[in-house]
Amino acid sequence: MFRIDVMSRQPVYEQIISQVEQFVLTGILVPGSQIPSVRSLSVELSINPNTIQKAYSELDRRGLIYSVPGRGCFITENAMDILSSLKRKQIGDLEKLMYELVLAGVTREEMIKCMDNAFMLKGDKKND
Amino acid sequence: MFRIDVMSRQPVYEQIISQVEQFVLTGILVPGSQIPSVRSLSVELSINPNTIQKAYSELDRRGLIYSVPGRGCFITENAMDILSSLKRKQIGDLEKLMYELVLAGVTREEMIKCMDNAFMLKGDKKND
DNA sequence: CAAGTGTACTATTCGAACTAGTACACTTAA
DNA sequence: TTAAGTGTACTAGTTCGAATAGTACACTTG
Repeated sequence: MFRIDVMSRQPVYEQIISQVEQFVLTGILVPGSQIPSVRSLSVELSINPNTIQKAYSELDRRGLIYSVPGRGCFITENAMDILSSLKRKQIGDLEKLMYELVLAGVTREEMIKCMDNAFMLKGDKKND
Repeated sequence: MFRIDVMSRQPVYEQIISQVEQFVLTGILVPGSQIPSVRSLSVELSINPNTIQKAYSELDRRGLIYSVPGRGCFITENAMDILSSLKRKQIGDLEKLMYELVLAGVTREEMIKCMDNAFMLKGDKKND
């Protein structure tokens, strides 16, 4: 389920957070879904349990999961809504990246193509 | 000329590299332009000379600047070309970011608006 | 010659990320 | 009840990259 790159500049615990978020956004994890236990995931990924816990604590703090001592961790009801509003704030990043690519000579057509691909990946109609 | 954020996760030397690259892409620095000396920039930014040198060494390695001992550092002839081809490889990043924003509910129209802004910033015509 | 330039090198500090180990309270199922 | 599995909390230590500190050398310009 999870894929971790220990060589990445992005800390492992942030990679875990990102992937849980991605699973929620793509519908793989829905409200009530149980995510792997701290210990089992630490074994599966060969990573220290504390690192997993750090990720889970942060996900809890953000309201994306809730923990039940003795049972496990589960996706909250409004995880999707929280993520959607957070992600929207990255529109500024999009514009910045686009600007840099424009300077490098990337054309409008190429960007449109990217956009079409992005919408295709979601399996969306042309009219969103 | 340079603006450094010591609190940023991005290392200072990488920030300097990025900004030189940006100056080249925007035409502020052209082939033959002299960039600040290691020592003067270290004073201006209140940063250790070694950090500046690390950035300059990397820029040299990438073929964006050339160093003349005793004289200074200058932008190479093909700096722009090198950067353009490098930047083009970030189109994959663009698509990834777009995909994430699509999942978050950002519409095609919003992305088009971003794109228009990016082209506007460069002062470009609609037909690139 | 003096001042300014790039370059090279070693040693050190610093902080984030991560590891290691232990302990406690809770829930579930045999 | 008991054992196994769960989350949680805590301290200590390690590791590594980034950055600092300081020195030294060779070069160019005026």
